[in-house]
Amino acid sequence: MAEKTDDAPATSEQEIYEARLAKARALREKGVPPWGNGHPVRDAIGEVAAAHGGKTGEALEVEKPAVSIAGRIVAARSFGKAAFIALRDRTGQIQAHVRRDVLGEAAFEVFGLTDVGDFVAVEGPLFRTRTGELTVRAEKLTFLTKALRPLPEKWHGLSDVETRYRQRYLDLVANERARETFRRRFALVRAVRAFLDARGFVEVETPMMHPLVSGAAARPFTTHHNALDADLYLRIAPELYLKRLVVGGFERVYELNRNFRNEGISTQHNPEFTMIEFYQAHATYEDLMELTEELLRRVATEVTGGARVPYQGEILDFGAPFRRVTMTEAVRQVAPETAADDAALVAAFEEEVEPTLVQPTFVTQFPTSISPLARRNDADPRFTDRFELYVAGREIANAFSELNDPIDQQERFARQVEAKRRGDEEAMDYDADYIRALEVGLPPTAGEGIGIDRLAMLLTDSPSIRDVILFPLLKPEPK
RNA sequence: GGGCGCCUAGCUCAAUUGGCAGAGCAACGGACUCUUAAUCCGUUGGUUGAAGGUUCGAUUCCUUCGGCGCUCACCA
Repeated sequence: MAEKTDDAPATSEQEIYEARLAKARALREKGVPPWGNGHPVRDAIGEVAAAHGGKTGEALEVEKPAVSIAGRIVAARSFGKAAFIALRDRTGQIQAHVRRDVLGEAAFEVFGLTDVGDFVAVEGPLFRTRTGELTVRAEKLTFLTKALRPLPEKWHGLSDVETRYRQRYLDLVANERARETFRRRFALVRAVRAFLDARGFVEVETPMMHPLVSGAAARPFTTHHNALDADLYLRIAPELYLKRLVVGGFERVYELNRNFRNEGISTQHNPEFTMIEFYQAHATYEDLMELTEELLRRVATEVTGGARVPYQGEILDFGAPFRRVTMTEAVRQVAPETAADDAALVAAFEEEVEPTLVQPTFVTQFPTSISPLARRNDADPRFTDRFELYVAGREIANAFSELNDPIDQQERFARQVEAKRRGDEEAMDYDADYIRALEVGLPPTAGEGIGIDRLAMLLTDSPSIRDVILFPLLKPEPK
């Protein structure tokens, strides 16, 4: 480039860094801040492309639409006295033609100190190149930010899994697939909220730090509040707080936020994960099956463009009504000789049935013994009015008609406490205030939790939960 | 936590039976005012994850450790 900053070739990481640092100093000597302040940008690249992408070169020649854009230089092709640079912002990518005779000597020297990875602003008219590409003629170029570290390789991108997770910013800069995955995740979250908002649900926030462990079967993280000298647990579920709100008159509530479970990490589990829980008074678990079908059909369509979603070689169909089967019946179909007790039933279900449930399937009527917060079935109190939704062999949602009988709930809690005393680390605590709330009166209510990360995996065709969590938990980076 | 696998230049990857650590991209110098992974000429860049061991000689074989991935267990 125009300015020689160092006679020695720079190629190791340290040397590349120092060469770029030298360019930053050279910029500063020219009066150009290498890490500039906010600079007004009028146009979004995607909107420029949308507004003018259909016009011919001749039309642009007449109109000369002036644009003002800014972005990261993601590619550069230099010809000595001119160059093409590809600029990317949040909305898209476009190339700019930088010419010495257009820009002027001094500004072109500044341009000579730019690298791929730097941020610049460009102003000038649009035109079409000989090959027809929509291009900005850089009549003004403002240097915005120097990147001291190089971007990953331009063709193969960044594929090292550990680097992609630890330095997600590099993954996002380098891999369009990663950008699209997270765009979809955010669209999914938006779509879920919009769906429930439209049905009169209110989004609420309940505590993340709990004095008791409840709402799910899981081992908690513990922490401590100094001023109160109180041990607290990071919540494993918001369930009991949300039902307190229904008692208080918020008949339709949801909370879409993080839960924390102190358990193993896998392609399906991250210690902190996002779940939506929602509660609807005067509904039953059967109402929620219908709501869930509608919700997933809507969300899948909004996020992926259709209700039939490709996932790891299968097509998941969220368009048709989902299959419904009781746990007992599902087990009977694959393992007719399974013993009648709850533990054997659940074990057979998890081992034999779960992996086979590829298309969306509601499994209903879970044993009361493993459903301490769910209402018993009126006809058979051994089971509860509960369902879990399975897709691609995984649990995606869990819902039930809520147990609103304070007497029964006291007994269920007592059984949990007894299990905990016997060594069940995932058993719940006895929540006396929750009993008090039920005694004030919880109207008949149904509630559901949907694993947002797992749903995001399905809608982005991602095999690992880490692919849909921006910063998955990893071991601390070794020195 | 158990089992299996991987770790080589900034990035993506090679390296015969154990025999001088290489390529492309990026970078640096030069040419080049319409490129699209620009092209052409030239130049660099390495504690082969770490520490030991075997060997005349280790990227290669062995041990330990670290990180990551897959998987099993646990869970959503």
